[in-house]
Amino acid sequence: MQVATMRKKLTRAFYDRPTLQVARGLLGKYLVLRKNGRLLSGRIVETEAYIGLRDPASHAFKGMTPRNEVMFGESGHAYVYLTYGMHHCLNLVTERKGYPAAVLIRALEPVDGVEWMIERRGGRKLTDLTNGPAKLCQAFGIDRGMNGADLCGHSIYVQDRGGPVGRVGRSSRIGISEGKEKLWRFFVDENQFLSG
DNA sequence: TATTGGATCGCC
DNA sequence: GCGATCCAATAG
Repeated sequence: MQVATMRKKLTRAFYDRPTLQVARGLLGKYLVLRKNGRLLSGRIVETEAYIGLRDPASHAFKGMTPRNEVMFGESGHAYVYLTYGMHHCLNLVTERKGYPAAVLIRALEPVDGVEWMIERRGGRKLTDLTNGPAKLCQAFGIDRGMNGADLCGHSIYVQDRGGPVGRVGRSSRIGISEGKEKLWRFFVDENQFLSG
């Protein structure tokens, strides 16, 4: 087998680590979704970490609720929620069971199934398909039905396809009111598919 | 039971 | 800059 064509699915051990390492490590990996006989994928170029009970920007701040309970569960599961009454966001749960933490997927480079993404996104151009957490969920058709899905299963997972990541940048997280001093957003510098 | 505001997006 | 649109979280 050639190295260039290796496609290795990330195991639970990848997610069961400190969240900042996972958020950084996901850059350059490929989010894959198999649904209705279709294969959709995108290269992850922007992530954010939400860590523990003391992070005021996290849904888990102040404890477990029906919405955020997946964040408290086993690592390597999808946490999907609805925000602003109309948009879905995808997170990948990290760290040990009982400790609430996850990585928000904020932007992707479309790779497989681009035609279906364009269809779901109302005919928008390539660079406006998956450059935002809710946009990529719309492009992939991700909704709350996938909340809790096991990333070690066959319908949604992350692959390592090799290749260089590029230079990594860090910043404070976007769209939050508290916790801005933490540089918990990671992105592939100069990438044209980053969110606004 | 009522109120408030949000890890966003797209149009004005 | 602002409205959409719904529901989780909180207060009463």
